[in-house]
Amino acid sequence: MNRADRHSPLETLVRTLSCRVDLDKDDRSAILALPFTTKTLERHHYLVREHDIATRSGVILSGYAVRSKAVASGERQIVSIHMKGDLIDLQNSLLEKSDHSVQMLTTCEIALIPPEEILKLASERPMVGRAMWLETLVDGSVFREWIVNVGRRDARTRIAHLLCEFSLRLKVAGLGKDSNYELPMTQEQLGDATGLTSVHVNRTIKALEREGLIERSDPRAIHIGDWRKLAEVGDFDSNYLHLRENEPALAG
Amino acid sequence: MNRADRHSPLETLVRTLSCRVDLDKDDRSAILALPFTTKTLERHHYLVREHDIATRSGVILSGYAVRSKAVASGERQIVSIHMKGDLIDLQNSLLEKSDHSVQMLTTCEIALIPPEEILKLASERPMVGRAMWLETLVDGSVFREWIVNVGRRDARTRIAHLLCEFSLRLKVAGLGKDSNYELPMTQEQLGDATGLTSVHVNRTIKALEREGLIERSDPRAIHIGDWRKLAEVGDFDSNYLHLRENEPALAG
DNA sequence: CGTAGGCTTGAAAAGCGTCAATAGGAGTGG
DNA sequence: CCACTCCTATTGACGCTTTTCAAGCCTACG
Repeated sequence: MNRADRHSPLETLVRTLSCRVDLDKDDRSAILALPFTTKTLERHHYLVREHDIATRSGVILSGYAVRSKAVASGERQIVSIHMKGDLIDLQNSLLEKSDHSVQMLTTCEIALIPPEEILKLASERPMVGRAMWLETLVDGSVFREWIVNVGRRDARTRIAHLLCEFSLRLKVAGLGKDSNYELPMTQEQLGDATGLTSVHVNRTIKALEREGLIERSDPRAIHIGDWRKLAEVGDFDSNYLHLRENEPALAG
Repeated sequence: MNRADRHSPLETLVRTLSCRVDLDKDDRSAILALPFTTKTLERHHYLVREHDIATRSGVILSGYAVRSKAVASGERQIVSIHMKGDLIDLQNSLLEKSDHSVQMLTTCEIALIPPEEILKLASERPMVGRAMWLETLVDGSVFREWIVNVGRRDARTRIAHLLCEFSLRLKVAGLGKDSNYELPMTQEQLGDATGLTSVHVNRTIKALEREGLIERSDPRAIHIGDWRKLAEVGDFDSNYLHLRENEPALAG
């Protein structure tokens, strides 16, 4: 257990929670005063598995992770992608039995916080509680968009949409430079996220590349040539991310 | 504006919120003391539309409703189905701009509550706030399962899964009798919920019927012959609904 | 170098969509 | 009570998107 200090890792959490509500100085101090432990998890490792009893909530300090669920046939579906600043596993730890797994895409540093401390904080400081509730609501909004993405869009649109979402969220998290980024997922994982096979993901990405919508110096390095055009192909409207005006604009 | 009384419509909300946390007498009174208006909305009517500024949250007192989003091609995707006791539009009204529409499947009675009163209650009575937060978390869990359903399951499994979910939720809401129920959706709406076309929904349902997994006296009247078998076909595990033990068991 | 994981590509099959036509039931107005 | 209309369910034929299976290739890493 560390104590909050000037450069606490929990500053990341403060940043995330301040995003949608105005937190006063005491609120911020209370967040920074949360007990936590920092843990590094390697690629492929799980923070929690489906059906387990989750005992820890966490904030991602660096790296990328996904939440996923398995189906009877053995395939899996990724239901969300997470990066720096995201609260993960609140869902599982507050609801007792995990309904999904949380797995690292890359090596991740995570600040683990006991769930009961989070509940306590939410009770004692209503604005912090509200911030976390809103964060959960936005989480839900992103899930809804994903249902739409896999339910009613063709492969080309799905992939373009995912690339747009990832790009914009990187920017909001302060990780993006221009429209270039390193996609931390294999094409099989992209398939798991879009409800496609890796083979079809490959063909679709190459098609997007041939159309000039994206460029790739290597398979994972995505460069978005014309953001607006890709957003149009991907039927992408950032509304569902519920970003505030003070956050980076969409155009870029 | 009515005042809370012995048989307030808001008892429905108390029932829902008591489901996952223990609320004391004062918590219950505070919920019943919320200002509200009761409104009847006809079939097909909207409580709120995508992109609108939502100003009212509601609890369904009777009837059925769906949340949906439209895609560029004009098709739509239903992202959840709601019934008595469900809180709808908290998402939209707390997040300012609506990211989805809420539409009635049947005539609905809804108790409308000003969102700011809900926020106030959540701040003043932390356990009520926690109950609503948990409700939002469960909402998210159901969305995750729907992503999996449309993303990684074939038509037969998807439909069987939806029929199981609906049946179980009816039972939990106190609306189900045995394994018979009236499905308040057209086959086109079922298609919108499962990411299929109405034509394929029709064929799939008829196939399920031929297999003896369900019986139908008329197109909407579903009778589940063998719950366990349908759940197996539908890859259905009720875990994601996060029901408490004191709620009706799955087998039936 | 040698192995493993990820990427790429081709050919064929399958599942689901599209188009189109028919039928039944509920409500409406004459 | 009948004619009419609209909405929903049903079914067939055909086509297309995506999957499946399979093979080869590249690159990182031990």
